[in-house]
Amino acid sequence: MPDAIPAVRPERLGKDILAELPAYDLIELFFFAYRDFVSDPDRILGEYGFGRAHHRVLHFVNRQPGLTIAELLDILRITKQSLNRVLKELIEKDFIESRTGTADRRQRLLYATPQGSELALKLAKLQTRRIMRALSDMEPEGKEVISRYLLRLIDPDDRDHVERLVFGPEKT
Amino acid sequence: MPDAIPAVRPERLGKDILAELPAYDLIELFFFAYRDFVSDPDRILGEYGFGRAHHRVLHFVNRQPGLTIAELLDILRITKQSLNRVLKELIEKDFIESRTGTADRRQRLLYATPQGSELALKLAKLQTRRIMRALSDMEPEGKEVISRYLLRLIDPDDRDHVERLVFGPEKT
DNA sequence: GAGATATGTCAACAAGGCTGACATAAAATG
DNA sequence: CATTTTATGTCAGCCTTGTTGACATATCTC
Repeated sequence: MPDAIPAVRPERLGKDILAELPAYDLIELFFFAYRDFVSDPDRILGEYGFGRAHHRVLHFVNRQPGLTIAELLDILRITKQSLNRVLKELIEKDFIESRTGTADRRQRLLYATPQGSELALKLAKLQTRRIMRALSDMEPEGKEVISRYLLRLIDPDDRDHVERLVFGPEKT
Repeated sequence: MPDAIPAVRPERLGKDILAELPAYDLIELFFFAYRDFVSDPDRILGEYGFGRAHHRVLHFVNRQPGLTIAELLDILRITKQSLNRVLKELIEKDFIESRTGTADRRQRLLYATPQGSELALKLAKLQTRRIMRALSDMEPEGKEVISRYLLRLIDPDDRDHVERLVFGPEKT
């Protein structure tokens, strides 16, 4: 089988040249795509008196029931004061519940309430629609290529952390 | 040649099911990837007393010499008041030059100064490094897959506009 | 019991969005 | 040519979401 012969990877040859020419196309496409991607939930969030910061918090809490404050801070990379402002509102409006930790009673374990879970799902589906629409008409391996690429855009130090977070702990 | 037989596209079969399950993986990877992607230039921008808003303005002006205010507003999707705040600073610090239009003297045509062009290039190269690093070790058609996907994430109404903007007017 | 850790909170500030109102110059139009 | 429309600028104030610094409390660890 010809597959046994390793293919020559062209990126080794052109790397230096390519590194000098800015990848304007991808830079700009990434900007426009993200702009539209995050704008979808805005209208709905507005109805609840929430903003994008609330969305991010609700999303990750819903995805990881029992998330602690420290873990959430690590994901969002904001200060605890910034987090607390939006988190407080989400708790007051009964979208997130904060329980005292059992093993470590200093910790606060965060859970989405039924109402919070519902909103999180609604917003996720909205974004999923755009994601899947863009994926349709692509090769079957398209999704795998995209997610591998996005993962490799992340800082190498964080990559493992994000991978566990997104795909689950897998083999522990 | 077997290629003449059109392949059955699996997305037609699974579409309804997939549409119901949120694509949490891509949603989250997109969030983390963009977070790191825009953070690269931050340190350099800080040295000049600029922020991300300045970066976006400088980038597009540098890419499209002679860009008008209206076109820039259309790209950035912000109000003219917001734009003017950062644009004024970029002009005062001599990174962007504003010339009165020739055909239409009401317009302001924006140009990056040599200093502005240099900064824009520096920032673009920084982001290009990340983009290309993530692209290395990928299939040769990887870049094409990515850019096609990002383009399809954009609102359909804007897609042609963005395409012209990113890849040039092509056949006019 | 002492120190470290997880969280909460107050106060002030900055960046970068927004709205509304109004001004000016130049083009377009009847 | 008078009127209206368009492109831009500007003032004033507000909101969201980020920041720093300081300090408080409860709980865990040693």
